[in-house]
Amino acid sequence: MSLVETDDIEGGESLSLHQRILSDIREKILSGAWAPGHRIPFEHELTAQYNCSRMTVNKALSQLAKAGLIERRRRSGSFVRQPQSQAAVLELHDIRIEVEALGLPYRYERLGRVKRRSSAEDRALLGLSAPGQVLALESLHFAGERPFALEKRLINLSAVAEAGEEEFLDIAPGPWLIGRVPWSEAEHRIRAMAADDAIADALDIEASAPCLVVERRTWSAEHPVTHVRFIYPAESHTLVARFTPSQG
Amino acid sequence: MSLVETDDIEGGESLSLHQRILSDIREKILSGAWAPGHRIPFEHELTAQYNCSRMTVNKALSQLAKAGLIERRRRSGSFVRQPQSQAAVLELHDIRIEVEALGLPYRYERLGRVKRRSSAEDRALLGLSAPGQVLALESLHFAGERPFALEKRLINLSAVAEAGEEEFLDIAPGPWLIGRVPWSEAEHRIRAMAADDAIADALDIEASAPCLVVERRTWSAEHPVTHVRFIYPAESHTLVARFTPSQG
DNA sequence: CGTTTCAATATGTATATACATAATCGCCAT
DNA sequence: ATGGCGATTATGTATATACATATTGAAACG
Repeated sequence: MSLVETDDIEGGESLSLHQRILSDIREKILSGAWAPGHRIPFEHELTAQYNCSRMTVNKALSQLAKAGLIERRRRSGSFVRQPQSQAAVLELHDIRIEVEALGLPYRYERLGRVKRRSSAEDRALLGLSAPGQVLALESLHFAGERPFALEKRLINLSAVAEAGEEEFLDIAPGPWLIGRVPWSEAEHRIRAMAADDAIADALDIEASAPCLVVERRTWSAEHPVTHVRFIYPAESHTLVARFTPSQG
Repeated sequence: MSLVETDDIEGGESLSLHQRILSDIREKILSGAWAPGHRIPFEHELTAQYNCSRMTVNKALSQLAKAGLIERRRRSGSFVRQPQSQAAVLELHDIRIEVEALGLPYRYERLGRVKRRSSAEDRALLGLSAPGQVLALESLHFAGERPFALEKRLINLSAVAEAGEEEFLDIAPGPWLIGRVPWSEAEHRIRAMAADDAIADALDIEASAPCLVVERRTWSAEHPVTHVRFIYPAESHTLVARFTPSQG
C-alpha cells in the first residue's frame, strides 16, 4: 500500500512536497479513512513513500500536530486525535466595512464623550485594579438612514494617553485605536438582550426588542486598553464564523 | 544592537532556540517596539545574532508569517504587518459540558423526531441541491430544572444513513454525530431573536423575550451533514471568544 | 518473581548545504 | 529620459546528517 505514486504522472500541480504530504494526510483523516486512534505511518515510512527526506516529512507532521489533527508520541509514532473541541474563527470586521459590504452608505456619529476618573464599574469592565483616568465614548454607526449599531466604549487613558486629546468627531474610536495600539489579546462576549428605553431610542427600535450585544476587551502586553460594547438590533446583524480544521 | 546575548548567562530556561526566536520577535512586535511596517532583521542577521543556522531562523519566521504577524517579501525582507483583521477563536462546547461547568445537573429530552423527504426549506438550510431523506429532530437541554437550550436539527441521511436508525432518546444528536462523522468544515451564524410562542413555551420564558440563536452547518468532505439551530434564553447564555495572535 | 538496566526506536531539534524563485537595483543601449 | 536585461539579493524548499530525548520492550539481575 502506498499513499501516492512516487512518480506522479498525472497532476503535477506544482504543489510543494510539503503541501502534498499535508493535504494527503488531512484528507485521510477528514474522510474518516484513518479513524481517531489510528497510527499514521512512521516518518521513515512516509520518507520512503514520498521519496523525500525525513525533515520534509517531519515538518509536515509537526504542522499537523500543531494544528491538533494528530498527536505525536516518541518511540510510539503519530496518531489521529479524537475529534477536537469544536472551535470556529469569528471574524470581527470593522463596522464601516460591514456596512459598505451591504452596499449601504456608512456614517458615524459621536453622541457623547466624557473624560473622568474611573468608577468602580469602569474598572470592572476594563479589568483594571488601580484607579485612573478613562475616556467614555458613546457613538452611533449608521447604514444609510438607519442606525446600525450603538457603541459604548471605555478607553484606559493610562495605556493610551493620546486618546485623551482626540475628539472622535470624525473618526470612530475603533479605527483610531487600531494601528495606534498593537493589541496582544482580546476577549469577546456575545449575548442577546432586550433593548432598554435608551437603547431603543438611540437605535430607533421598539423598547424591549431583541438586540445582539458584542462586548470586547482588549489588552496590549498585559495592560487593559479598551472595553467596547456594540449593540445591534436583531434584524440588522448576524455574526458569521467559519472553521476548517488545520488549513495549510 | 543585538536581540539577545549569544551566550545566555542568565535564564537557561531550556527553551529551544526556535521558541526563543519566536517569542523574542513576538514580544518586539506586540510591545510596539517594532511598529507595523518595520523591517525585521534579515535571516542572515538573525543567524548571526542568535548564532544559529539559517534554517532555524527561517522556520521561526515562516511560522510568524503563517500566524499573520509578519509579512515576508522576497528580495526585500520581512516586515511587521498592519494589525490583522480581528479574529477570535470561538469555542463551541458541548452543551452538556457547558451546563456541568455551571455546576448544574444536565438533562436531555427529545421532543420530536421525523424522517421525511427534504422540503425546499430543509435543502436550503442544509445547502443541498438534490432532494433526499432527512431526519428532523427537536430537543431540549436542561440545566437543573430549567430549560437551557432548544435544539432544532436536520441531519442529511444521504450523508449519515445510520442516523435514520437512531431514536436519539438517550443521546443528543450532537455527541452522537461527533466521533461518528468527521467534519471538515463548519459555519456558524449567531444572532439575536425574539422568542415566538412555540419557543417561549418550550423554554419556559415569556413570548418575545430576547434569545441568542446559534446556527451551525457542518460539512464532511464537501457533503452537507447537519444543520442545527440552538436557541438560548438571553439570560442563560453568553458566548465567549478569546484571541491571542500567533501563540507559539 | 519483581525490579533494574540497557539497547532499540521514533520523534525533536539543529546544522550545513544546495538550488529555485521572485523582486529589485543599476547598467546599458536605444 | 526610458525601456529592457542581467546581476544581486532575500526568501522558499529540500537534502543529508548529527545528536538529544523520551519511551518502550526485553534482557539481566537480585
